[in-house]
Amino acid sequence: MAEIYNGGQLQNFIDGYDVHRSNWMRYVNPARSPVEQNLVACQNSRDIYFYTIRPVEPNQELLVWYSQEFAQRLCSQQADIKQMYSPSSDEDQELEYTKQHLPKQTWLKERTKEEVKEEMDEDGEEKIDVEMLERDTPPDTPDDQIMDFSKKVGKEEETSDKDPEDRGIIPSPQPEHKESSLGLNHPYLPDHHPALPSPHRNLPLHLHGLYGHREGLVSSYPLYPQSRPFQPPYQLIPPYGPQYPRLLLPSYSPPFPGVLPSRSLQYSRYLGTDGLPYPPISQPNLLPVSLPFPSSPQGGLKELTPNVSPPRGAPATPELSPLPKPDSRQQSPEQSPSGCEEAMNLSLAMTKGSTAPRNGPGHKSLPYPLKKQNGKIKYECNICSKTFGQLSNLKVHLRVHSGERPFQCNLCKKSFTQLAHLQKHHLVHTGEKPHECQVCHKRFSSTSNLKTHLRLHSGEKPYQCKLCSTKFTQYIHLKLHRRLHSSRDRPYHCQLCAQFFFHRFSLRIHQRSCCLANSNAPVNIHMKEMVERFDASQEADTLTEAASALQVEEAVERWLARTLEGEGKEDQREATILLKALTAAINAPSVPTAQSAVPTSHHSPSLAYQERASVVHLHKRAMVKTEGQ
DNA sequence: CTGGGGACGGGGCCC
DNA sequence: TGGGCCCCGTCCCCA
Repeated sequence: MAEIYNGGQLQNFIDGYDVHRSNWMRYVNPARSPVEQNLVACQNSRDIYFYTIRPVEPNQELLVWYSQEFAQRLCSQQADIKQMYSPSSDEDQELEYTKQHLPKQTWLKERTKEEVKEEMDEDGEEKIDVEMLERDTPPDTPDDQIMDFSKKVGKEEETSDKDPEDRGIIPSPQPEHKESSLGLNHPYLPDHHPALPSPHRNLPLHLHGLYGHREGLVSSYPLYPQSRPFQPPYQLIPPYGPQYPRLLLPSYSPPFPGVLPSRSLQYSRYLGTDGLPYPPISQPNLLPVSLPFPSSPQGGLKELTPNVSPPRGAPATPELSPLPKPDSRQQSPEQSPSGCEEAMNLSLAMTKGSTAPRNGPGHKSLPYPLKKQNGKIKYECNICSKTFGQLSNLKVHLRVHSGERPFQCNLCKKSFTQLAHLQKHHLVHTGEKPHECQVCHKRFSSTSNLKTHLRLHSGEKPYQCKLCSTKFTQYIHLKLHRRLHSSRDRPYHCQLCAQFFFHRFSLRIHQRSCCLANSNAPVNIHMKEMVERFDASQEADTLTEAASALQVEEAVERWLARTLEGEGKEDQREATILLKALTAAINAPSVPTAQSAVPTSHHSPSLAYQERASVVHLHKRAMVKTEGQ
């Protein structure tokens, strides 16, 4: 925006806020150095012109440099500003130089809440006011001194009622204007705002970000080369001056309690409670649970469109959408060890190592990362990294984290995350049981329960205790059963792997067969399980502790035969291999080795072991679910 | 302790 | 994109 003064009095300003009524010149930014400059600005009456001084390539930023002379003439308050914001340490020359003539380094009057409220009410939508620039001593005739242009395609400002030569101007990055021919751009003032007395504006100018994010103009930010990190156009104004914090959003509370953003969002570029555009968020972890994905058409997962206010409590922007946990699983795609072929997590990628605008206002990001797996797009949950083949599935899933339960039972007020769950729940009240067992004609409310019931008829018991081979039709029964096998009943303890056994010979087999070096190898893990299962088997129970190696071998043989009864040839073959391994372990001589730690149990004498008796290759396991499977 | 049923959560997939 | 349906899994209760 730009303000035009007349005799020290603000006459009007040019507002590039409305994207529909402004052209590309709203994207003109101040250059950081003369070298960067590709535009120059000039003024004619109340019109502002930008003039290209070099070819502007696609995706190249429009940058204008304000000369020192101009700045000096414009900024009669420069000394005051400098004094106010003088850094404590020595500045480099460029910074010092720039600071002296950025004409925008004037004061913004801070708007009161009332002003903001009025503005919101005016058109029913949040709107950032044009920040007024205040200058007490504007230059007299800037147009003939700022830029030495011979051509002026001026258009008399319709609101002009004073001698144009008596007006000063402070250009700024986003003036409204019309394009004109001849490479000159003719701004116009379609939106004449009356000169507003602005007694409270005392904040440093930080307009660019405010405007940018509202219109999504920063969607071009990803095009910025990494070598040129964005810097606030008015960076020389210390962003944390005494007034600045009043522009800050209160620290944003993530939508989900306990989930904190893993990256630092540049909320400083959003106006906060006092200044819009987002509703105040009071304290972390205090967001309404039923949000942030309200059922409104402007749901939280939708990208924020210009001038659309997010519903209260909803993520204001995609940046505020579900945020990743700050745990190790949340890594940027390039860090991810998950092995996904590609990661297209725009939001994460853009924020990594970048500065403000990439995750700041207007940064156009997806509320979810995209991955490509096996040629298919996967939608990944930002919180738990679960991936989904369809976005709708992810959206439903996100309710798990948000706590949103939009479907409520009218009768008992219970709420559910999915309509189908509510519909199923309704059967509780109606007593309806639509699923009938074809065998006994018993009826069930859910297919799951019918399926569980059908196991009674089929005899299927897919859940087996790996210790005693007891099978169950339901997993919960196995879990309850497992408590029986507590370590307190198993007195024989392997000191190498802390495994307990009922029987001393089981410990012996264990130590000679699988609890050796590389005991974490799959084959050894499987062998360990087999020994553990045998230890808990009835065949082992029949043996006395003084059983001979032959007796143990026979018991193992019986147990294996029973365990693998009915299994296929492959399993029988495995059983043979396993039996060989076990019997070899049983019959192995007890010769201590040099590296032996002489594992002992506190009930049994020292047992020595040597090299593994044999190698077994077990690539297939019994077709029975056990714990841990 | 086991066994059976009831209720519900979560995700995949089709339309 | 969202609804509907289905399936799997889990937990609780009770006999």
